[in-house]
Amino acid sequence: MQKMDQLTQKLKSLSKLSEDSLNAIFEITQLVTFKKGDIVQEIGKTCKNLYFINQGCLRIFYLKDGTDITESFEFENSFVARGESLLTMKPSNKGIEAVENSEIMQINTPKLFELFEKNIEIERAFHRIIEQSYIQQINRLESLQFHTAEERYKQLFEEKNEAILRIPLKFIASYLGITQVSLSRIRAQVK
Amino acid sequence: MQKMDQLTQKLKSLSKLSEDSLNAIFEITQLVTFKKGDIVQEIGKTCKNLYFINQGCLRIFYLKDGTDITESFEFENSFVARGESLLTMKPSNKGIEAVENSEIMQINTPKLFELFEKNIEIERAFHRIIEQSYIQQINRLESLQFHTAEERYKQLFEEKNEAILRIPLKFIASYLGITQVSLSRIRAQVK
DNA sequence: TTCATTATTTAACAAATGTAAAAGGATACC
DNA sequence: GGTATCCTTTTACATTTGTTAAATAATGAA
Repeated sequence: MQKMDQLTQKLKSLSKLSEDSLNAIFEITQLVTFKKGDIVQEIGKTCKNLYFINQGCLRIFYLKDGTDITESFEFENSFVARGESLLTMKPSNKGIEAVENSEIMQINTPKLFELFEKNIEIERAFHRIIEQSYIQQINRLESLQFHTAEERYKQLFEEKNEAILRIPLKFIASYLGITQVSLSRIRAQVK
Repeated sequence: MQKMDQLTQKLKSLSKLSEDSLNAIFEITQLVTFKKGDIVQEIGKTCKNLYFINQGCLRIFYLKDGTDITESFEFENSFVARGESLLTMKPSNKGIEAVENSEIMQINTPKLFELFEKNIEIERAFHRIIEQSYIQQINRLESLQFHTAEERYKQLFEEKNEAILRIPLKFIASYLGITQVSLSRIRAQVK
């Protein structure tokens, strides 16, 4: 199926996978679409899906004292999951929202974990995804721990320029760990 | 060997491991000791060891504009590595220092990765370690992204109380993402 | 012990960020 | 097209955090 192409490419780039392995993965994968603003996964539910974005944009968010905080966002050809819930099987205090109309490959993770038992190729491919998320997380932490808000904004501008164009600034602000007002000031200065 | 006991317990708690697997791991593991202040791994080198702390305390640090920043620290029965370097095989801009006199199990990771190829039990056990570090990292990020410095200090006080007793406050300050002066003020308030 | 060094706190002032409210802009829906 | 809603910027003021320097406390070595 054509809709599988992007995911196939991505998986093959991570690890060697036979046709059988790929088919096994596709059997537990479903194409789903969301409209801008739709909730993909609600806060409080345990994460039982791994998402791959064919087209569009997803963000992970949570509420802190009633305020909406964007933890992360991803675009085309990226995986999205609330890793801490997926791996611990515990409910997540975070949710997932479609920031744009999106076309998503939804992989059933309980079934995926079953595949791991009998197919090491698949297990290795998905461990690569975890490893890459882990590395991403380490770099994000370094950025938050010791760069100023302005430095973080500039870094985002360089590394993920499309983010600033495609995502409402209110989401960007909380992603950077600052208020929207503060982000506005930084943007005014940078100009 | 007695010195292996702690590591054995830890590994068994993560995943099922046969005696053969444990022996294979111990063959590539070395007991090393460091004195307080010793550099375990220098900044700029590629990380080729995974450390397990039998006794003592290690911290990962880096330099930002000449200032020493503590990225993380760990105590007994924990693993320590510069994950981003270990997994990408690229040099790390971080170093590892012994905060106390420490007794460390040093696992050779190139050899460990070779073991993965022939022994899935070992591969799974160490994947658990990565997964746990990943989860830890997600929680740390949440803490840095949307808690105030005071909240972060209190959280550390509750969750890792020994840290504040065993580690110089200057290390704690940069770990929390603030200056030492700021930490002093928070401590004075909390009292 | 004594002295030098290092760690921690305090003070005063500067800079950055937060809060609340208002004013424009942009967007979506009827 | 017009209206309501949401997004973004701006302003004024409060609070937090950073910077620099000095004072005090704790530590380690001779």
